[in-house]
Amino acid sequence: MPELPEVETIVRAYRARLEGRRIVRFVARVAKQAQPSVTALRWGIVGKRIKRLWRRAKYIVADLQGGQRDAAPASKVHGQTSLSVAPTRSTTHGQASLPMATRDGRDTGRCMRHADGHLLIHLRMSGGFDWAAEHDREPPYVRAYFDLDDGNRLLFCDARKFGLVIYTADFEAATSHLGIEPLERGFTTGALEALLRGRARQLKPLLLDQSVITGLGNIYTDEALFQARLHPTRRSDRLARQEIRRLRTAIQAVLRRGIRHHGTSFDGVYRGGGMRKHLKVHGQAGLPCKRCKTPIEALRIAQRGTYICPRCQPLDGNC
DNA sequence: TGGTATGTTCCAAA
DNA sequence: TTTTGGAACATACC
Repeated sequence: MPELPEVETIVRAYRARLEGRRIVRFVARVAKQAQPSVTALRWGIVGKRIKRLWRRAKYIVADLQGGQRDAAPASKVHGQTSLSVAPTRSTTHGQASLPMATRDGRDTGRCMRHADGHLLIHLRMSGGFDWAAEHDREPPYVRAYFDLDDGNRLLFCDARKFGLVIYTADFEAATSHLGIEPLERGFTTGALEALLRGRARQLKPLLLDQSVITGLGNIYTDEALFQARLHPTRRSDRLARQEIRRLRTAIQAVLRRGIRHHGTSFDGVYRGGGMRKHLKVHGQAGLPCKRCKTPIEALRIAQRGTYICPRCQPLDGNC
C-alpha cells in the first residue's frame, strides 16, 4: 500500500486523534519489528506525549515530548534486570539512563534517555493503523499496539511483518539516509538535474531509491514516468533540460493527485483511497493508452513490474 | 502449485 | 567505484 500519498493520507487521518495524546502502554508482538528493541522502544515512548504527527519520506513520524517519573515501566520488564533501576532525579532535567549495547553487542552500561525523541513507523508492504474500539473483535494481523491516555488503543496491523516501529533520540541520524522531499520547495528542476546528472543510472530504479528522492514507490514512479513521457530505462545523466523539467512536474503532479484521492487501494490490504481508478499505466497492461490508444506494455525493470506506453515513452526520440 | 505483490537491505557480479 | 541483479524477509491472493 504505502507510498508517499498513502502515508500522507494516514497521517492526516490520524493526526487529530493522536496529537496531544500520551502513550501509556506499548506492546509489540513481533520483536523484530520493534527497533532498536522492544525494551528500548517501550522505554523511549511510554509516558511521552505526541506533540506532532507528520511524515518524512514514507515514515510516519511522531515528535515526542516529555516523560513522567514513572514513564517507563522498567520494573515490569521481566528478565531485564538492568532496567529495574527506575529513572532517578535525572528526569528532572529531562534525561535518565538506559542500558544500551554497542554494535558488537557489548553492554556499555548506560546512555542518556531523552525527554523528547521521535517515534517512527514504516509501513513497508502491508502495514497500517486501526482503532481497536472500531471492531467487536480484534482485527487480523495486529503486530503491535499503543494505549493512549484517552483510553483508545491504536493498532499497528501488518500482514507481511515487514513494517517497523522505531524509537530514536536522534532524529537527524535516524533519517540521514533519506533524500529530498519531492513536494517541498527545494525540489526544483535544478535540484533534480543535479541528482540525475550526478549518476548514470536507469530512471526507474533511481526514482525508487529513497536516498535520492523520497516517497516514490512502484506505482507512482510508473505514473510519473508516463506523464513525463520518459522510458524507465533512460539513463539519468542523458536527459535534456526540458525532459528534467517535465519529470519534476510529473512527479509532483502524480503525488498530489494521489494525496487528493487519498491514495491507492491495492490487493485488499489497504482500502482507503480512490486513486486506483485514476492510474494511467500502472497495472493497465493491454489496455489502450489514455493519450494515444497504443496498448500499455508490462515490463520487468529492476525486478519490479513496470508499465509503460511504448509509443509515448520511447527509448529514443520523442513522443 | 506457482507466480506475483505498494518496500528495503544486503551481497555478489558486472 | 558505481551500477545492476538476485535473494531474502512473511504472508495473501489469483
